[in-house]
Amino acid sequence: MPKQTFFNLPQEKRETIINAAVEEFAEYGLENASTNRIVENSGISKGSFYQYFEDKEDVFTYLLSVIEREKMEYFKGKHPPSSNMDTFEYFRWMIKTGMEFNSAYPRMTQAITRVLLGEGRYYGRNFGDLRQKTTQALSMMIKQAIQRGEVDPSVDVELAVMVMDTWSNAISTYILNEGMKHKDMMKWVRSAKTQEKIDKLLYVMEYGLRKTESQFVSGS
Amino acid sequence: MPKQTFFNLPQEKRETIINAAVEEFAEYGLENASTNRIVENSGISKGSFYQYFEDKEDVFTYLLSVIEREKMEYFKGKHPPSSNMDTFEYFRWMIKTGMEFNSAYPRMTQAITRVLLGEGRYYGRNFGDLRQKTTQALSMMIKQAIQRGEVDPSVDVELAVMVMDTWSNAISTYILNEGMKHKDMMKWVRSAKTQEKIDKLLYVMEYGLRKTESQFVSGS
DNA sequence: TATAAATGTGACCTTTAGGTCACATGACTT
DNA sequence: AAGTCATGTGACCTAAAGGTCACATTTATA
Repeated sequence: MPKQTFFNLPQEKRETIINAAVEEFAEYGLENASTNRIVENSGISKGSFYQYFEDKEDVFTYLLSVIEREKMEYFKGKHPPSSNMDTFEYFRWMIKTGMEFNSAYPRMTQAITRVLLGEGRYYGRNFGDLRQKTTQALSMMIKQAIQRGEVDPSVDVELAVMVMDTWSNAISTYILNEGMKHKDMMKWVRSAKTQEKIDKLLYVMEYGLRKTESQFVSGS
Repeated sequence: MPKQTFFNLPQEKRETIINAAVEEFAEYGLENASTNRIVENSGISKGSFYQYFEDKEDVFTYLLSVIEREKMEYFKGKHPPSSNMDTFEYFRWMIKTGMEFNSAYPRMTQAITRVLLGEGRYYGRNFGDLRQKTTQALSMMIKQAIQRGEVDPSVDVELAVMVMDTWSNAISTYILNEGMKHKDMMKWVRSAKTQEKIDKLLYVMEYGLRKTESQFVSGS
C-alpha cells in the first residue's frame, strides 16, 4: 500500500504519477520498469517517490487493486442481458463486457496483462491471490453448469477451468494486440466484426474444431 | 551467429558454456540474463565471451537454431503411428512427441518457452520467423483437414490456427510446470495419467466443453 | 629456436539501477 | 514572528549491467 503522503496529494498530481507508472509498466513490465524514469516522466523527485511508495511493486499492487475495484463496479453497472441464462451465454457476456472495459483503459490493461501473464508465471508467488479468485469463480460457474447439464461432465472441473481461463487470456491478449492498431479501440471492440470474432472463438471453445452436424451460424 | 573462435573450441568447453547460458535463460529470461553470471558459471573470462559471441542474444538465437534442428531430427526418428491418419490424431501425436522431446531437455525448454512466450510478445520483432514457420505449418494442416471434412469449415483457417497454437502453447507450459515437480520428468510425461490428461485437453479442443451426445471415453 | 597468429584475461570504462539522507521549502499553529 | 511539522529535493551511495582493451599466454609455422 502507498503511504499516507501519497493519498494527501491533490488528485491531479496523483493521476500524473499513476499515469507515468502505467506507461512505464506497459512499456517495460514490472521487472524492467525503472523508478528513475517514472520519476522523470511524472515530474517529481526521487525522494518524493520513496515518500509515496515502498518501491515500484507497491505502485503496481496499488494499480491492481484500483483497477480491480473499478472493474467490479463496471460489471455491476452493466447487468447481464437476462437472468438464469445459459452458462456459455453468460461467459460470452462476461468476456465481451471485460473487453469493453479493457478498451477503455488500454495502456493500463496492457501493463497489467503484461506483468500478470508475462512475468507472474515466473517471479515469486506474488499476485497469486488474484489468480485464485478468478479460478475459484470459474470453478463455481462450471460446477453449476455441469449440474444444469450444459457442460460435459466427463471433462473434469479443473480441466474446464483451465480451458476457460486459457481462452479468456488468449482472447484478451488478441483483442489488446489487435485493438492497439486502431485509433479508437473502444469503437473497434464494439464493432460487429470484432464481436463476431469473439463469438466465433467462444463457439470453438464450446463446440470444438471437429466438424459435426451442428455448426456455427453467423449473427449470434 | 557465434564467431569462428567458438566453433574452434573443444566440444566439452562449448557444452559447459552453453549449459551455463541455458541455466541463466531458464532462470532469468533473455532480458534479465546476465553475461557476467554466464561467464562466472562457465569458468571463462569476460573477454573470451565476447570473442565467442556478439552478445547474449547471439547465444540465444544459436541455442534456438540448435534445438530446432535437434527437434526436427527427433521427429524424423519417431515415425507417426500410421500414414494418412486423421488430422486430430496426427496433431495429438505431434503434441505428445513434442512433450517427450521437451522432457528430455527440460531446462532448455524452459529457457526457450520463457523467452519466446514471455518476452517475445513484447520485445522487438525477433524470433518472428520461427513463429511464422509453425503458423504456416499449422495453416497447411488445417486447410487439408477442412478439405477432408475433418475440421469445421465455418471456423476459418486463421482462427483454427490460433486455436491450435494456443493449445499447443498451453499444454507445453502446463506439462513443463507440472513436470518440473517430478524428479524423472520423462517418466512422468510417459505415464498413463499424464498421457490421458493430454488426451482430455485435446478432446476438448476437438469437441468443445458443451455437453452433446458423443462424449470422451477414457483410454484413448 | 624464433616469429607470427590465435586465444585468453581481468582491470577498467560508462551507464543505470534501487535506495538514502541532510537539507530546503512551504503551511499551519500559537 | 517564532516554531513545528509535513512535504519536496537532488546529490550521493553501492551494486550490477554491458562492453572494451592492453597485455599475457598458448599454439602453429618457418
